[in-house]
Amino acid sequence: MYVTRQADYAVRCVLYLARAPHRIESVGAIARAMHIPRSFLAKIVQRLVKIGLLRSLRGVQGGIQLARRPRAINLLEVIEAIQGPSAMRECAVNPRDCCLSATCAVHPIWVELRRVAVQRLKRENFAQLARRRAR
Amino acid sequence: MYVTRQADYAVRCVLYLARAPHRIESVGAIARAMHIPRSFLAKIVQRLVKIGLLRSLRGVQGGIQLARRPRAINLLEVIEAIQGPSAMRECAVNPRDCCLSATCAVHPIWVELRRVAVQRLKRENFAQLARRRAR
DNA sequence: TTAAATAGGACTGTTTTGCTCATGTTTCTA
DNA sequence: TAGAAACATGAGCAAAACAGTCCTATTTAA
Repeated sequence: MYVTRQADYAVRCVLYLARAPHRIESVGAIARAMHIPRSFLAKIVQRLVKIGLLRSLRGVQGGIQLARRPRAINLLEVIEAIQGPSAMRECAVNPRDCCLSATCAVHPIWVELRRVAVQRLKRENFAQLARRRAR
Repeated sequence: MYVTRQADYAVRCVLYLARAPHRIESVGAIARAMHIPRSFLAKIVQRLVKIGLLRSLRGVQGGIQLARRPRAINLLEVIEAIQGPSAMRECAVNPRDCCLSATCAVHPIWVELRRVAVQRLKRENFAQLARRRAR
């Protein structure tokens, strides 16, 4: 369950939007606020739009906004929208990729840890996150 | 907490040895049995020897063996021996690497998930693993 | 002496990651 | 209706990580 920087950027972006849902924000403003390279974020946003997590509005005064209420979006789906399903070891997602997994004593542990992480990330929604303040 | 293939190889190797502790096995034999490229495993073994997890004996009839009892070796230390400490996001290990981590709402989640994984991997020792049979 | 083993270092090819750029399209507004 | 401010799309690129090989020691049992 490695999270790429790209997915982290996506999370930050959604988090930013979740703090002012319904508001339309420009990618540039979000990039500045969240310390993300602007044109890179633009690419990331494209994917989030395409899968229907964000809505975009073109033209002057355009920008992006959440397509759903923050509490209806969880951490896992944002991460997987960018990097697909992942695990500590590929075999935990796709056992066929590993010639040993059927007889491997370690395999069940990868599966278990993935399950725990997935559960936790699914439980965390962006309404919670938006409320949460840093320590 | 991504686990590289290299670390996985290390785990398989230690697991193999844990099934016949005290026995001296050649790297070649282990490589064959565990489907690991031989010369690659040789490099991996070097590191495990250097940090004192394995003992090696040179010369004809030489090979490697565990330096401790299987139940005194846990999964985490083998993995970290190869790839160092890891997490879903670097900031969970080293908060200074991230300019946001102090105020980031997501950061505590990375930390929490890392703690869970580390705990679990530490709890699993190679005596358990060696006994364990595939589903 | 020789063969079988580890030790060590240099090196290489591939993939992933992180990111930029150029160009096009849409739409508000003056 | 022109122009500026947005997003959309695809190509491309550099650096790092990853996976692995190879060659040359060195050691040691037989």
